Amino acid sequence: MGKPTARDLAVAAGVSLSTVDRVLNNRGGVTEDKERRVLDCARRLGIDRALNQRPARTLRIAVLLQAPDNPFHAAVQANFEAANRDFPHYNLQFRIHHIDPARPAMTVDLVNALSATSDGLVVVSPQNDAVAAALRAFGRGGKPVMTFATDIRDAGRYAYVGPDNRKAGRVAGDLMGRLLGREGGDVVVISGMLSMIGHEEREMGFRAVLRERYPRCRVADVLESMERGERAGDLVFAALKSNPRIRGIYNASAGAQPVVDAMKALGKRDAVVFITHELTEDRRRLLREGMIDAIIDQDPALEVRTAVEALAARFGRRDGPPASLVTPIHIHMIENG
Amino acid sequence: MGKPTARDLAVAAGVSLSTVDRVLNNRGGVTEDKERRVLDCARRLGIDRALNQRPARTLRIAVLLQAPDNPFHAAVQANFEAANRDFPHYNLQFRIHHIDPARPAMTVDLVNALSATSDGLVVVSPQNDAVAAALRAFGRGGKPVMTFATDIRDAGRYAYVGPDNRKAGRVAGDLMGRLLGREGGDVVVISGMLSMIGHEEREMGFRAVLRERYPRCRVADVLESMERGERAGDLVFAALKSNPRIRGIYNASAGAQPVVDAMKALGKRDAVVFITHELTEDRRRLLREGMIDAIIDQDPALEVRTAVEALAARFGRRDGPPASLVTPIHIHMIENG
DNA sequence: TCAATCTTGACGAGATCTCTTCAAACCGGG
DNA sequence: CCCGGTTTGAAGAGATCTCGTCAAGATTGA
Repeated sequence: MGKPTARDLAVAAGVSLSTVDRVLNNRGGVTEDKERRVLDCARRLGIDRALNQRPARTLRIAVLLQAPDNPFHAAVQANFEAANRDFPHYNLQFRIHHIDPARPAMTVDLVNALSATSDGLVVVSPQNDAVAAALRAFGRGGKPVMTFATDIRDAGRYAYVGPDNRKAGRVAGDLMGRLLGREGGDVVVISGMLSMIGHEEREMGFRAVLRERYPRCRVADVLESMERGERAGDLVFAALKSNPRIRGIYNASAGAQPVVDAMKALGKRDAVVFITHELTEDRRRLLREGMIDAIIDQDPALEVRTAVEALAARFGRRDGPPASLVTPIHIHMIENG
Repeated sequence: MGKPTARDLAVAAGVSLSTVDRVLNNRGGVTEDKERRVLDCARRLGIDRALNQRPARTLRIAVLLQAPDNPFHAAVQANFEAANRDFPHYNLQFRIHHIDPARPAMTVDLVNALSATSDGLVVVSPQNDAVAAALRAFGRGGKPVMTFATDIRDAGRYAYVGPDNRKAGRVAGDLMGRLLGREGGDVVVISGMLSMIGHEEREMGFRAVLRERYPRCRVADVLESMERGERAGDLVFAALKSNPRIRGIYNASAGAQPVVDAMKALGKRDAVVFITHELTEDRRRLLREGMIDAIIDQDPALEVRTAVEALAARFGRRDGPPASLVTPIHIHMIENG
């Protein structure tokens, strides 16, 4: 038997030759379900033209995250913007919207406004009941809501894409325990905003490991930097000054340089173990210079790619879902920075 | 202007319509350079059929490595075998040949025999002058020789794909220094075969870091397991028994379970830091059980993929070379095993 | 050198695709 | 129910592709 022809495809999909032609040549005027049926059959029949076929309809995905003063959010934003170019075959259009995590009411308004113009949502936001309710409402029509990097409870989300933050915290905790060694010591935890589920989970994981395996280490304080690097530095400065027994700092959030500066100002850089997250360029430099002892990294590029693939799968523009929606955690130290 | 037609392509590539047709329909009877020219022009003209085009000629790549009793080599072998299925668009055929690292003469004979039937070579082998000469001869006709996981000097290789082994050793050394803490202590290094350049480099990197930054740590012994796990266990047993000051073991080679058994037999599991390579299933289990303190991993799947892409690029079956031929190094500890 | 084989181009018949036109069916809103 | 717009299918003309056949070089090996 020869290779499958357009006529075979028409029969298989139960449509006319004309419709097949319209779909295969992206000529429009075909309802979505019929188009999908034709493309599905084409893939099954092994008609390669269908593989690179760019779906006619552009799906608009709104991405909600805070302004990119935080380098992690900057990387996420850049990668989502790049995704508009990098995945032409999915024909998804990502539009960035900045939200202020401290103003949930504005986020709610934005979500409500977007439900008219967006086919899906990617959200990085702290836990908040009103926001969760707005997301549930958005998803009511069958549109996917994806939480990203930090989960949101009761949002009726389609999926969470990002690291297992509890595990990330446990990795940090274990490293802290091991690097502090036999003597142990007091540890200060700086969290971004504990209302970010991801940050809360990191902190819980961190504490859990110390409790389970490193009884000589004690979490002396858990402080919130409100995602402001300067504030993180100030908190560390104050903590180190008031409590000389502090031997470890775990900063799960913004502000690497300010923390290093605080340690240096008190002449304690070498006496304290400093562990943080996100391998950005400036942190990589600090790591190589020995100013940071370990960085727990989630790969934003991979996370965005995973999110894109998962959304494409959700919209039937990809065969199956990605292997895993939980993205890996990497340890970086001075020699593999 | 309309979309480019086969006639345009014929003009652009400077061949007849017939030849274009033969290439586009994989009908054979076209020389390689003409085929490449047609496909290149097709890509440039944006003729999508050419993208998924499987090249007509199957290129035979011989993969030379030792028998898969070592789990790393087993993983490499499995991944190369899988590559025969996973990269149909490159149409490369990988054939595995087992060599005995202790019998270079046999390797030489094999390389000479393969030069008649293979279009390229991937080699995992210890350094040896006769082998290097044979590889140089193989490459004389323009066929690529790729060293993999461990480099070979003076082999006239086209590329080395694998981790930066010196860096891998430095990562291990830094971890050892940090985990041993202030007190430091004696460390035993078990290498597979020091004639494997990669193993030599690991050992050098490991020692260099201890020398530079951890003066309290001393490399008491460098032993060769000859890639036999049992022997690694015996060496560790003997070393621990004869030198009670040993507080660290760095095994850059086969034998995780035997080493753990040796430590346990002497009641020293908790008194000694054990660092090794390769996150295989059984090592992952040992890591989770706390029997191994850290594993430095190179991802064999990624390495093989990189090798395949690099070869495809070399044969003009891919746009550019992969971003990096140096594959990353990952640290795994109990919480991110 | 000669014969066999391979490569390339030309040609043409039929298959297949592309695109336009037209009409019937469908659908939502007055 | 009617109206305007959209979706679907049918048909046909021409463009384009597919594939077999043939012949003229080119290459190779004896």
